[in-house]
Amino acid sequence: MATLNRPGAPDGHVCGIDTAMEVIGGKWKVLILWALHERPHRRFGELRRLVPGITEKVLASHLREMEADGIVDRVSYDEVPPRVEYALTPSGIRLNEALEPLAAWGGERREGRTSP
Amino acid sequence: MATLNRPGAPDGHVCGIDTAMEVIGGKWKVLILWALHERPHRRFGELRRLVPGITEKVLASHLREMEADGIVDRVSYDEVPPRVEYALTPSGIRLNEALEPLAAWGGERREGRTSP
DNA sequence: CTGTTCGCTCACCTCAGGGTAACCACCCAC
DNA sequence: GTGGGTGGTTACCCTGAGGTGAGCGAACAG
Repeated sequence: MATLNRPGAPDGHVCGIDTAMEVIGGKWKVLILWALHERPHRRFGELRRLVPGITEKVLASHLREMEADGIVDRVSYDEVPPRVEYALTPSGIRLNEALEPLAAWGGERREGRTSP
Repeated sequence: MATLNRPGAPDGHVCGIDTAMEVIGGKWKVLILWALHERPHRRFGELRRLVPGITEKVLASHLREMEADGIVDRVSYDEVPPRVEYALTPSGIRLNEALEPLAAWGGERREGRTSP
């Protein structure tokens, strides 16, 4: 594994990690993922409130990209006022689990370098 | 853990994961990390050859940022022609390990969605 | 005397990802 | 009738990460 020096890879990717980085590359995507991990079936406005600072346009576009990437499910109930719920797919759940060691690393580092 | 809805966090971060994302956010950083993981003590030109497509300017600035973040060590030997070697710090090594599940996820997904 | 290696630095430019703001259709409460 | 809440879309703007190309300073090969 970890065969970095592989320019001949058909998709231009060099190892699994940049495939993953492409999926979570959006500025707010990991936070959306996290919010959906804490509780599935979040609504749009709920996510907007949970991810402080994100705009509606960006939240909508990120959700669409994540849906296209197969990591979130979008369910639209034909009611009024409109109701839409977002949830993680199995792939999204696994992605989130794969993100946990990274979160732990980041958490450690925020507590200061006093405990390596 | 995973207390996403915490706008009062002093550094503006919301959970460990965006701290980590900030560190590996550069376009090529995970690839550099991977190259240094395969073998420590890589030289500048070696890294440039290992990470296909990166320019010298960007490689230099990424390395400096990673050095400032405490995940790579830079050792400059005062010779001529100049020789500089880069290696992972302990923190960088742990970061790389934390990245492995993510790489596995990306690897899986590239092989097609035939095995969920 | 020219070219190459090495590890950068500097000035400049491009472009896409994200920010801003307005608007839509629909219904309810006031 | 007007204000609020639902989940968006559209148009435009703007910043900063990244790309381009040149040069540098010493030594050594040819």
